[in-house]
Amino acid sequence: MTEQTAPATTPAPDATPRLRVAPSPTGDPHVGTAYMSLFNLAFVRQQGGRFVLRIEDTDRARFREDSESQVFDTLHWLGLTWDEGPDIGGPFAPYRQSERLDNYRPYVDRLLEEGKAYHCWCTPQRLAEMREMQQKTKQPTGYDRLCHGKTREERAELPGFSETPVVRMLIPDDVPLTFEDLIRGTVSAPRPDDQVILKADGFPTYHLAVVVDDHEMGITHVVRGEEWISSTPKHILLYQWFGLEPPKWAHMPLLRNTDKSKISKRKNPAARLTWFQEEGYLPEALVNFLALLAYPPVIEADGTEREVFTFEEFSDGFDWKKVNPVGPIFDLKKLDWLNGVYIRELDLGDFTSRLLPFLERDEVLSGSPSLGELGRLKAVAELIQTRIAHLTEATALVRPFFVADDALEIAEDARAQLKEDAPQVLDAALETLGDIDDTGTGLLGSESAWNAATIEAALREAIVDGLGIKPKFAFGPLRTAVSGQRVSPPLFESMEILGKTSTLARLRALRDTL
RNA sequence: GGCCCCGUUGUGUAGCGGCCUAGCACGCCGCCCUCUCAAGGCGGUAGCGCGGGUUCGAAUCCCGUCGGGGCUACCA
Repeated sequence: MTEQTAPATTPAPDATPRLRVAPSPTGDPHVGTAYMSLFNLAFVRQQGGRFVLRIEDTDRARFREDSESQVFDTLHWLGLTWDEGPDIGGPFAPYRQSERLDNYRPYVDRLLEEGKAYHCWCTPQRLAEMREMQQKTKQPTGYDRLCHGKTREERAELPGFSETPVVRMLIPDDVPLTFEDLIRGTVSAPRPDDQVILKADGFPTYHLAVVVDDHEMGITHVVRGEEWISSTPKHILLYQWFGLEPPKWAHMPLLRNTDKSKISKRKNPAARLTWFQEEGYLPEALVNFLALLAYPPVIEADGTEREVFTFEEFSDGFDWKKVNPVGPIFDLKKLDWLNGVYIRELDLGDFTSRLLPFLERDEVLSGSPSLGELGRLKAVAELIQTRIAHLTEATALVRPFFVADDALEIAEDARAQLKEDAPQVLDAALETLGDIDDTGTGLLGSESAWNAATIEAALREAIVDGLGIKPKFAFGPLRTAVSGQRVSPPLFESMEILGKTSTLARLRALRDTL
């Protein structure tokens, strides 16, 4: 980097849009980061622009070591990928602010020289007291400019002096307070305070860093949360001071907790991006859901609305004007439904393999299941695909198929459901199923008589017709015996998958406890 | 406190002066299907915060009011 600030460049009107998302690595990646990335990316892909990931790690106090890689992982998981970033580099590297420290100094020095910024030696304590006093006397809060115009020596005479100064902007009286927003039109913002732009530790604050980096990285559109509206005049002023053309602004509404406050990890587990992975959500469902927040569904040619759509469809019709400035409440109900929709749309093989990590986590299967286990799993998966809304729900449904017959636990509520005719029912089932030949004539016994249709026919004849018990009650004890649960995948198919030996063993086992 | 943003059913949205006795989706409720649970089919519930204007006519425009939110840091 050269010692002079970059020249004032006005991007050509048709310049390729360059957008960025700039999370700070201060903990678990935030759902808001994904939300912003999605809208950034929708516009970028539509316009044929570039999407940049920049890590804003200027807050050393809240910095978390593993946070950055989690940002990479979660955004990759969602398919919200960037064209330039700290992990893949790019023409404007580095993409971590902590590695760009030298870039900011010349800008600060220039403002200092031109009298647009000044040193401030006030201690945090003095600042806090000043603020408290202003609050008490109901004055607008803001720095009182005690240090402005003073030399270090002059200031040192006064109380609340700190050895290491910060640098503050000297906000002029005529600072522009309105700007054009892609989503909101003309927006006015509060008059800024004499904002600190360089901290005592030598790091720039967000306000300086974001302007310098956005400029140096050629960012054309700044898309960020609504909470930044009040800071925008400072940023515009900085652009002006540096003789630069400001980018276009788009302030997105804030995602909310149920109580309407800004979504927070404290009040809402869903504020953590990793939570969605843990809970068994599909990334495509989350992306679709996010695209529906503060944004209308896709409109078909015939005018009807469609809420299930791909990123490409979202991107194709994307328009900032369609963003609703009202902050939507982050309500998981629709996401749960969408997740089910996407689960059902998966082809069986894909669905099965997405189940694997959860089944391993819950110790239903080992990390390296055998071919036989995978085959059985696929058969079970087909039965449960319409029955779960979260991948995590598979565990309870699948487990009975992978435990030894003598290790199957009968759930309390399932046992409690058994009526006094249960022994009779079990005996009849044992007898009639025992007569079915399970010798396979086809590949892997695929043409055996032991199949769902035959099993069902036999059981209906023996129990429903034979004993005169209604189907609903006839099959309850069998379900309990085979799965140990009140709720299970379809019974006859389950028996087929389990095989004759296991099925009879389980029926026998329950019968023996009655 | 000050400044700023926002206000359509429980939630997400459509609506941009007459097509609105306000549409759609999720949720919720009921019915059908049914070996449990789902899925699926059918039907139902519920809303323009309030008050003034403007206008022949307002969910749509204006003002006020109330309500919610954000910012007000050497955090982003």
